[in-house]
Amino acid sequence: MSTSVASAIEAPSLAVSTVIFTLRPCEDGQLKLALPLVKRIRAPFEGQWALPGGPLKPDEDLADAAASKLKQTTGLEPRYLEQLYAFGNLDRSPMSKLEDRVVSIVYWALVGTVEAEKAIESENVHWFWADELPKLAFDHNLIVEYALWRLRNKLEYSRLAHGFLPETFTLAQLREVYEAVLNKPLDPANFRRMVESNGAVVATGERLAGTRHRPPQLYRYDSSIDLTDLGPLGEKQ
Amino acid sequence: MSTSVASAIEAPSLAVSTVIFTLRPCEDGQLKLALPLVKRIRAPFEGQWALPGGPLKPDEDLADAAASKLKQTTGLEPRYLEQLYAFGNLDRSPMSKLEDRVVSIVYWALVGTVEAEKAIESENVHWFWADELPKLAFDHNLIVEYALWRLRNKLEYSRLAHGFLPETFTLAQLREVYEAVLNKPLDPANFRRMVESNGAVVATGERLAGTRHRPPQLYRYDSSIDLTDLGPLGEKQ
DNA sequence: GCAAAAGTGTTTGGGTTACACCCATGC
DNA sequence: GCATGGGTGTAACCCAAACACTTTTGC
Repeated sequence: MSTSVASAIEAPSLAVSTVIFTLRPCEDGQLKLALPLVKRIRAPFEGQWALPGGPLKPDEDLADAAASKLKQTTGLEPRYLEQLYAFGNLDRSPMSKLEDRVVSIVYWALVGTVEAEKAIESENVHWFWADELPKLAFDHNLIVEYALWRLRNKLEYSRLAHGFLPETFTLAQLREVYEAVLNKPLDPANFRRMVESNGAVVATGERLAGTRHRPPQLYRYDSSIDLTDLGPLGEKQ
Repeated sequence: MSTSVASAIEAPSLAVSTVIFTLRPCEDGQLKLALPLVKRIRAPFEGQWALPGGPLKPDEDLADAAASKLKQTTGLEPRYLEQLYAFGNLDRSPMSKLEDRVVSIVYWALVGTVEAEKAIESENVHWFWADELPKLAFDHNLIVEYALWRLRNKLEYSRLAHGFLPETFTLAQLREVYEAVLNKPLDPANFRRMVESNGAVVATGERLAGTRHRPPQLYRYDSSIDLTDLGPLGEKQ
């Protein structure tokens, strides 16, 4: 049943990688999507940047593997984690010798903007703006593009924005998240109604003081319903 | 880099399975979703029904593996094929000895109703109504449920219905497909407008004769755009 | 003519967009 | 008071649902 070692070619090996998103203020103060990459220290693609990932341990669930790799490279816990896709094309690695074929199950994750300030950064771990990536190893540019596409799609019909925000927040902050992810300005009035009508968010009753304008209401996500609709797959499948 | 054989526990092995949908007329003439299952001939779950699948060959792309398994069990070619999800939880198999841990990358497929009439059926391959499945092996009930959810969702904002239909078809046939998949009646007038407005379908100019009412226009799918929107993943990733 | 489905027209209501306007605070 | 964003109101518009009605065939 298990793969015979006697066979000429070994079975494809399995890796788990993660696309990790957060929002960071850029030079002009606006929030922008950022993600951490690690520098490869061996062939193929030695010296190029790649998604954090590694082989799947035999006693580890897929999502756990993604989360622990996330923790390991950034020191952070994911606020949201979802499987993205399994990439297994034969031509993913250019040399493509059958002996080292790898199928990667890729997850994508969100980490809060506040936590992300404390993220690990080093010689081999660096955060990039999502729209200014260098040429990455393997098919990782495509993977990030796909993850971005999913994030943007899903933001519009789910409660994903929660993944970036602290416990309580103003509607302006929530709108900033949407504007940063979707990369377009939104009408504050209509945004408010959109958010209020879908019911995911509730006012705390408190207001944020210290601004030099009318103090805005603080809101909290309604914890009784989960972030997103995965259909029959509840959580963490 | 490749998995060491010396390690106490082998790496998880990789399998590809496929949920194959077609539409078949049931007793009362209405179309209903059906799918083929195969009977397991060894433990675990010996004698129970399961999704067609098998180990991934080292020189095979994931989608090719799914398609060839489809061909092998049904004798048919898929009209549509898309990756569904990678299932790899440790508790998928109840015994769950680490030595035979399997991660399954599951695809889902559509086959045309006409072709499906010629599908292979045997002692060990049987077609079931999608809403009347027995208790399946592993987590396959969940997998089918999820595939159904995706099919229903995607039908509404894509050209998936094409996967069931012959080259030319009437709007009534197209509507039948929608009604069968979504399991609810649709207003013919509004359905027509919906289809016409999205532009995926073009009139051939020919009409279907021999009905005992006004002869309906025959349509064809506009082949210039593909079935569905996978985002940055073009086709067959 | 009659039955049956094809195909068209029309009304209505809900939801989104654009934008004007008032409110409450710091300075 | 004034500037600044918070927050409310509203008219225009678009789109989808409901349903009445006309058209074209076989019998």
